[in-house]
Amino acid sequence: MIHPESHSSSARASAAEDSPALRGAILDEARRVLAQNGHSALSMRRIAAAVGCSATSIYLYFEGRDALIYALIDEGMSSLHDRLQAALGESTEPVARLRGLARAYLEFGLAHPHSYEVMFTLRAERMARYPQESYRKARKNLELFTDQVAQVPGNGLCGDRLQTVATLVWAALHGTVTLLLAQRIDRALPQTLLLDLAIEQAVRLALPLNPNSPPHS
Amino acid sequence: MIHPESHSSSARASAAEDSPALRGAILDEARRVLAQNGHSALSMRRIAAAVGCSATSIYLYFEGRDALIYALIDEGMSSLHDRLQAALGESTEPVARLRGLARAYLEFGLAHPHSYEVMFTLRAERMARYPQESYRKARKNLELFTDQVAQVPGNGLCGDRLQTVATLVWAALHGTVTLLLAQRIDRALPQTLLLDLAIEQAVRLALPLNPNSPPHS
DNA sequence: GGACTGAGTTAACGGTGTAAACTTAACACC
DNA sequence: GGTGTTAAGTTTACACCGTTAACTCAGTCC
Repeated sequence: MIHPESHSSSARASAAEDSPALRGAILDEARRVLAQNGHSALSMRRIAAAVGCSATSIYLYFEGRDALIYALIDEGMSSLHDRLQAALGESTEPVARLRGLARAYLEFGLAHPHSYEVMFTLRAERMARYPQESYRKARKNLELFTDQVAQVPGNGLCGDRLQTVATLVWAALHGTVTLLLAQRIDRALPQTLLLDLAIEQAVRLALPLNPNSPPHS
Repeated sequence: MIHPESHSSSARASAAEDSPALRGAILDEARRVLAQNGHSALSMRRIAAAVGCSATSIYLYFEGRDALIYALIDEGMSSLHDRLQAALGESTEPVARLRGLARAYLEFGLAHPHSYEVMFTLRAERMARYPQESYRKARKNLELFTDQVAQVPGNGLCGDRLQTVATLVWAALHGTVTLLLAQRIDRALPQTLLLDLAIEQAVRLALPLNPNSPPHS
């Protein structure tokens, strides 16, 4: 159905670097199904039927269903990274930049629910074989937060404590996204108040502590 | 294999209120498999084999696999509620109680990863038929947070804003739990620092705002 | 004795991921 | 031209899955 290199440019020697068109078509369809119906609707046979090949042909380009999903996760991570970096460009003041980062993160999650789910909520067992190289790509997104938290003046964060606070800023946003996506949050609450406050509270985690520190009972 | 009412107490008239032993055995096995291998390992045939009945017999007591999972979610919600309420009993000072609540929540999530996953991260589509009555039970856990946030002196929270802040306290904890469970957090970070700081930061969200409010650029 | 009921069964349908063996076309080399 | 090799797909098959429909069979009631 789909010929690699279509019809022209036939006699090229190395066919290793430019992966065949079928691989691209599979990835396209997989991306489409994931975005539209979620990862549970991602079936080899369904993709194959849409693309016009047999189900097992997919195994020529991906080790299995999981590997296909990993490829989509990678795409999502890159896409998120682009989005976050774009948000950073919109301001220069540290706290405002962190705020922008937080808003962009929330908006990404809400805009791509199925993709976000696959990127961040797949259980560890399935991630066991997630390629190491991809892990590094995923971690780059956290680094954007770490960098911004580090630049907030007066919080005096560095080392493990900086890493931890940055992780918690991320976790707060992640929690908000996932609870919203899973529809576990009362719909009566005004959405804009929730989002605005979520951002403000996430930023607050990176600010210097209040002088009246909490009593250690 | 398993006879309802076993052998004695045979001639009782109403057999409606005490559900047969098989139902209990199914639930026991389902709970065991969920806790041990996660909800993806929960298969009708597997449960049936372990319990000693045919797979279709499960349909006599549960509408389907989802209904079985809903029953487990219900159990989990009750169990969490007990745990949280026990934590509340350990202190009287508002901030300390909120801290205890947060710690208990984190510990519950980390102690019952598979159960927690099913309780809070199942996508909305599958929850469409989640019984309304169960929703209310689930919401009671959030109310424990709302009540404690309301009692923190000086934060001046009420109405929608109180609800939202309580939700965000919950979301921050939820995000920390899910990222830990999904193993998305750098293992090099000291776990106790992470948990202690997560609790402190969650509590902080309910405290009065800093006098030097963030600049609105 | 006969109808009815509840609890359980077997058989079957359509779906899943994936492994193994097979086909087919293109190309290189003698 | 004939031969071997390789890549790209295919068909077939296996072992699962949730669920439905139809059936069995023991016990109870009249």
